[in-house]
Amino acid sequence: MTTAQLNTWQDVQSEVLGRIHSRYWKPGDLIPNEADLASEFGCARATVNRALRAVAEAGLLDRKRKAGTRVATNPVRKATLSIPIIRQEIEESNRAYSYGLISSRTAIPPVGVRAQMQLGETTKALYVAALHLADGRPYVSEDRWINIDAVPDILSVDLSLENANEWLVRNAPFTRGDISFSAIQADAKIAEILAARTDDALFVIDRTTWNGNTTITAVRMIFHAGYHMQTTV
Amino acid sequence: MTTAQLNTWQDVQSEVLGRIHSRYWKPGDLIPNEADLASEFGCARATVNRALRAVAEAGLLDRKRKAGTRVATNPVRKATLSIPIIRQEIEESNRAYSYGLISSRTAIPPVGVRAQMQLGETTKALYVAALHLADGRPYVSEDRWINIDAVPDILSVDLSLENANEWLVRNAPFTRGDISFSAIQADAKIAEILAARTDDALFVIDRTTWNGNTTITAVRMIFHAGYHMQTTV
DNA sequence: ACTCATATTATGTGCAGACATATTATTATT
DNA sequence: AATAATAATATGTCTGCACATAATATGAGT
Repeated sequence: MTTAQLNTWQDVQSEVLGRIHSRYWKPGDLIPNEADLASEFGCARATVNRALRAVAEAGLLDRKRKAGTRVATNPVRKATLSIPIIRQEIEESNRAYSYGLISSRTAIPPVGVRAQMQLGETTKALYVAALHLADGRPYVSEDRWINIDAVPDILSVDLSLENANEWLVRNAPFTRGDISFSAIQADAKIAEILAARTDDALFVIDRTTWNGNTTITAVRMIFHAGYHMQTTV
Repeated sequence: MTTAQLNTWQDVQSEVLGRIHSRYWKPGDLIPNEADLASEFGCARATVNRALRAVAEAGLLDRKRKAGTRVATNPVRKATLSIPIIRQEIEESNRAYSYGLISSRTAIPPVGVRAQMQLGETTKALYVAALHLADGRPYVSEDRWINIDAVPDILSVDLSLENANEWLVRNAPFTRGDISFSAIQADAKIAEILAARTDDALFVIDRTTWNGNTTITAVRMIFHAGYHMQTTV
């Protein structure tokens, strides 16, 4: 098989995707090596490598030194999900953002949160419960624990005025995070906060962030009934 | 500021991340250009470019030709989410996978599905309802519509033996997809299928895939109560 | 036949130089 | 002062060459 000259890595990527989608290269097949493809496409090997890397990052190719490159047999397609800043998400849909602090105190976190945040049994953290609103209507409830040792300055922030997440984004950069998506049934308390009915199904994001080995914050965000989070592959 | 010589793009990436996290470069700041950083780090400009591209892909830098590279002011952190093959997900947790066809017929899809799949008003599609089980227990219910025009061969597949998703992965590669995550409240029917209680909150993934402009399939996957989907940033 | 050592190989990357491209800054003109 | 044209600039990429590295294949020895 020979092809017209491909001049850019995007051209190579398109050709490679075409061969995968047409099943010219079947799942599990070893594809020609970079040098041979470069020869066939009339471009540099580095250009082929650049293109194949992108296709592999999308999950469609498995690459190994010496072994070569195979079409993935069970492609685990990867979607890129943006972790939004709530204000941004609301404003991008042309709604007015507002915020309300429900409560804030220092306390010893419950066992599960402590384990997740890897804090000691007697270590106090800052608990912040807040509500984000879109056009004055409840959008997402936020239950957050912040590790005071990691971010002592948070204690001098007026959290009735400023939302904790935005302050943290500006002042406590994280290097890694765990995220979990799930569904819960609204109890009476959350139903009241979100203006939902008891037992409504609510979409939940649980997130914990670290700076190196130091936990910054663990947050549970419970979205209003009917919320969808969308992305593309 | 001058730094020890950095020999690899990963070293450059680490140094750059360090400067961002330490706020040496603040959100909104224009960072030194590639050539200057290359000079400072004692490496090639291409090496700096490679590293900065990775950091930008993670959402922490905004890059523009001529304008230069800025630290993102509201970093929209990007998580990579693997769209799993259910069998794989179950087996990777050391459970036995099994599958049951609930029903299958050709029919005109409901209005919402038709719109999502961009099918004509009289176009019939293949409807497949199925259940995936882990260790004999309901794991995820799948309601699927398949565009017969895109994949006519599906009509000759025995879907009581073979799960539609796996057949499609092998035989109908997709080039793009839309995915949506949400929560629903179990009605009596789904509660029975998933051995849940009526009104339980259930995590849902809705997905539509296309090959070019041709819709392949639209599927609603409703997970067992308590399901979490996890990833990392 | 099995095990170990060595050679080979395909991907991963660094480098220098050049060119491409989108964008901003500067200069010329009115 | 405003506008248009031109120049400069920083990112984006291609190339050829070389080296690095993980992994597989081959050959030698028992």
